[in-house]
Amino acid sequence: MTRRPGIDEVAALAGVSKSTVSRVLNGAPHVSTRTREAVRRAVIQLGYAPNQAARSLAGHRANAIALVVSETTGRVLADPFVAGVMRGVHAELAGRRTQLVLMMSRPGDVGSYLTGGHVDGALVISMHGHDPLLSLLHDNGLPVVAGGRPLAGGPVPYVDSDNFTGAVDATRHLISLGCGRIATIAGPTDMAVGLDRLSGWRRAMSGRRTDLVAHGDFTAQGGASAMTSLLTREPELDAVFVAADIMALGALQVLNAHGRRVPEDVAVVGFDDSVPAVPPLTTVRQDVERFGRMLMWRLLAEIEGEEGLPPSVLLPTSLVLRTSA
Amino acid sequence: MTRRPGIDEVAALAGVSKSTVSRVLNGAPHVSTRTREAVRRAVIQLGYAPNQAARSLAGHRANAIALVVSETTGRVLADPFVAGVMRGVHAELAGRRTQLVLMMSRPGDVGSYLTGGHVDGALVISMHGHDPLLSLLHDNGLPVVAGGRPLAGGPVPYVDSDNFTGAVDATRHLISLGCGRIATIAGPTDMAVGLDRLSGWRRAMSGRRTDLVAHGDFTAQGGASAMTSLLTREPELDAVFVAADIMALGALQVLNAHGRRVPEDVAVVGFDDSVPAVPPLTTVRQDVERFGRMLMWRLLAEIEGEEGLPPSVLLPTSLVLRTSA
DNA sequence: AAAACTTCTGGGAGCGCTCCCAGATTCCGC
DNA sequence: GCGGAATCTGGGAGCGCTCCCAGAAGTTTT
Repeated sequence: MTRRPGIDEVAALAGVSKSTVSRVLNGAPHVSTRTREAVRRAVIQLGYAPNQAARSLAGHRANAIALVVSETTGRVLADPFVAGVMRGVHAELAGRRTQLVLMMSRPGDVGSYLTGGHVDGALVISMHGHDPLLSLLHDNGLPVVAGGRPLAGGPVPYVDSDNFTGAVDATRHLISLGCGRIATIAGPTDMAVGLDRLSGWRRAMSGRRTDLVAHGDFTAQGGASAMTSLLTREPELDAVFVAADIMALGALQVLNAHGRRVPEDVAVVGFDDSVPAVPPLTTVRQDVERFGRMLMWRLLAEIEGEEGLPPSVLLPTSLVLRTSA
Repeated sequence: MTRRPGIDEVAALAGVSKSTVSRVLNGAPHVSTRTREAVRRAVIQLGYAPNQAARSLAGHRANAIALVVSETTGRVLADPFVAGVMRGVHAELAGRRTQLVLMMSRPGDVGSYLTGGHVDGALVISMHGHDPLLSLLHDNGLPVVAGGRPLAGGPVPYVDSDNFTGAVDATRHLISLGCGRIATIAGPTDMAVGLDRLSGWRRAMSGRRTDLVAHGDFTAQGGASAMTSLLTREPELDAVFVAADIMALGALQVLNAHGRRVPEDVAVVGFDDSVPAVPPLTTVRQDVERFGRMLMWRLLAEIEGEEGLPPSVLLPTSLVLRTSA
């Protein structure tokens, strides 16, 4: 294996200076077509690939973007949501010479790395509670976009699904089905996504009984416990809006164990459209890949310093009717 | 926001040369304790963080490792297996100054990037068929470890779960239950994991009827189709070993639709221990996080040029008894 | 007590690019 | 034609580190 060629070799072969090669490589203006072509040929002939480290060093740019997933959320990576977002993020990056660096934040240790100039921007997803990471990064001048509305508010732009409206739609569907005792299994109260979906349910339920609320932690296990508690409090309930498909799975299991038929005895609507279930789950779909693309697009715009961008973006959701409700 | 401090500032503050600071930073020998401490203090006081680009450039090291997921597998990222592996990989990297760069390979475009010297090594997971990427990287002298046995064989070391033995255990369990007509929903034939689990089933079934095989593509959808086909071919089947939990979900759905009770009429065993199901699935568990840690450990050893390493590692699996069989 | 090491430290030459500056060439309009 | 602008190109100074080399200080050997 011979040494990889450098920019000077390309320059020599093309019969130009390395400045010119650099211009061609970076698509700078003021290069004649003849020269440009000569350089292109030389690049291909030598199989030249620019050295990222040198580019970063000389160009004061890292050519890398961090995708931060908070590790306290542990299994969150297994979440189809996160996976889909990753795909979208990656797709939006295609064609750029930018690397995606994956980080799992143990609170504290990530901040200094990120503000240390190793990345040009950061995408922070699945935040819990009032994680100070966002403001830390923002205050250090690093372009940041949050995936999901930050509970703490603040100046950081974010992209989120319209959880509120999705929940309203789901609940209204349950109402239109003629259900009278509609419960909800809500998400944790320290995440905006949990809160927003609960608010949507409350909104749609206005004028009705809204005490049938149980909280789960976005796991099947949590959904099961919540369902059990709900069933104890109100054995006659005939519908439940579950704030996440994965929790719906647990709920379905409990409903089944208690001899309730779905949807005959109890109608169930989930959220996410992320898991296959028996019976097929009526749910609120969010386009996670689009979510990811939008996130990345927004961050790139932020990095390039575009003006007049909307502070945040809400992506629409849609109700998918299947057999559980 | 003031400029980040450089190594010279640290050196000045500590009253030593930047060579010495570099030594301390890299844990090189021949530095007196006094000096070392002085440098440490200066680093903390200035909040100094070394510039990765400069280190890479000067040190002929990228300080980055690529995690390559083949994109043709599309939704593979959503796979709890991949997610778990990522967590493990990340955990093993903790404490090192090495970045994890996530790449999704569209066949072809990743190779040149990786061999271009941007990373010190690569982890390639969820390969399909005879993807030439592995040998391409290996031939270029890049340290590589595969997650999952490469179907094509070859000299690349790999880490895998003992899929064969896991399948044998699962099938034997079905036999010990007294089941007489045992089918299997196998994975795709272009992935070693699919093949190995099928071989395990065949091995355990030796002396019995082994024609009840249907293939799925590791999706719930695929599992459902396979189950339907199986039921058509042998309505009397009383057990099925499904090569992936996610396919078992689809199978369960079909079984349910056809009025078969699980486990009374048909016993079901899955593989992965990755999804919650109704009824709770008896399955073969693999410790995915350990898988990831092992992968990374192996790659780091490879990069450091350790000798006498086993070419590959097989991780044990265990049967988890729940109610589906 | 001198020689021969060993341990510690500083100096400085790059690593392979980008980007600023200045010079050369071409293109206009009057 | 000629001045001035626009277009094109090369030279070279860094970017912030690592690592080699050589010298200073301290230790052991003969």
